[in-house]
Amino acid sequence: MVGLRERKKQRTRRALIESALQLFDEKGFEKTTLAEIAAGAEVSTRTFFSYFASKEDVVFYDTHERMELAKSMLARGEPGKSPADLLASLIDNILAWMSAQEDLTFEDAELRLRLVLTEPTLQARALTLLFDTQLALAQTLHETYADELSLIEAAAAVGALFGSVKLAVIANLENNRSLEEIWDTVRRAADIALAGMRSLG
Amino acid sequence: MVGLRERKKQRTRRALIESALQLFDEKGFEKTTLAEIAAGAEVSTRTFFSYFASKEDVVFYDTHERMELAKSMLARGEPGKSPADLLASLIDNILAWMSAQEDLTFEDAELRLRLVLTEPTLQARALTLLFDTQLALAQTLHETYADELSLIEAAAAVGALFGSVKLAVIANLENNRSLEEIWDTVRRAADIALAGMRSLG
DNA sequence: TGCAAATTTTCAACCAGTGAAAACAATAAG
DNA sequence: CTTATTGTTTTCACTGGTTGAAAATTTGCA
Repeated sequence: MVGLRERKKQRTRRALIESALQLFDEKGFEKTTLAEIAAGAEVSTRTFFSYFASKEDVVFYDTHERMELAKSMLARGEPGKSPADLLASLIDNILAWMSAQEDLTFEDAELRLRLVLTEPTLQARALTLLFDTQLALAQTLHETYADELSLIEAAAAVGALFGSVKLAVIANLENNRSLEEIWDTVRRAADIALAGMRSLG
Repeated sequence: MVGLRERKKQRTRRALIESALQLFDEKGFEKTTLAEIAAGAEVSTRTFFSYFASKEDVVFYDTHERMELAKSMLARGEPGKSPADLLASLIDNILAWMSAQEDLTFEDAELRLRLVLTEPTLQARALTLLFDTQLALAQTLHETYADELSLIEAAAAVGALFGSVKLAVIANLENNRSLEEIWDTVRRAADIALAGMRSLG
């Protein structure tokens, strides 16, 4: 499993990601061609598509991983915690990850945010990724609390939480805020959404 | 304003929409080419792009109109109504429109739903349209209740409401439900989201 | 009728994405 | 070390969405 083949593939993947992000940063997403990305990684254009399904997908190279983490957290659950509390701690965890910038360099995160806010195609991709993630999380939450939460209720909860946070953050992003201010916004938006669940049971 | 020119343009627009929807219905979105759509409307391929910015946009030909309606409802407000109540009646209004099928024929609505659930590109477009709509509605709501609701709170409220409804409906769509069942889901999801606002003030 | 403005067509080009066959590199077996 | 096998990359040819610009056509108006 750790043969030369695997290592080479990982290296090529990294090279493609780095080439792409650098070019996107320098010249913008639209103005960068796949040919240039591939050239930067020293592979043929065709090869790009055996690593990523589309030009947009390079930008979200680590999203699947992160989604799995979130899912496993909801799947594990925590004895004695209500669904609302579990979701609240999910938000806390996500904030902690982002502050800790574990694997992703901070520049990557900033670049990604800028690109997503700027380029319509990337915004669209981000929204569908987020949407799919929410569906998966709702399903997981429902399974974790099978007796208490119907699938619809779980979906409503997850949708309300993410919808609230997403829109509040974006609406508050015009002026360039500090990270702390953004975290505050996240928490306030999450509270508004979670209050609904708590007040209903 | 109602010269021959305008009328002709409206006719061409209609022709393009009908040609496109019919072809999408028959052969699917991906398998239909712009050349075919244009041929069906008896215009050149290039002309298509002076009516719609992309192949996807034909499917959402009336979305802007509907969004403006929703916005004006929030802008008008209703004396004595809390933001949560106003949003609740917005949902009721939307349900009423959809049941009444005012301008859009029912087949169009069904086709659109099928396409959006089926074709990834259309799903992406739908999500960004919905996202932009929400931002505009949040802004409007904030302006209507300038003293009570900060922009962030308005965004959180709108995001929670739409996020909840959207995800609950989709999560509940696997099996083919009746309209009444879907309306129920909408109302339940809306209640969960709005309870948060009400319990906070 | 004839000029000016708006609209459509034609034409050429760019780029993302796909399929298939050929070339190449890595692994395992003898 | 050579060879057969299998996985990966390259090359090539093609489709289709999208854009820009100039030419041709249509409409509005004097």
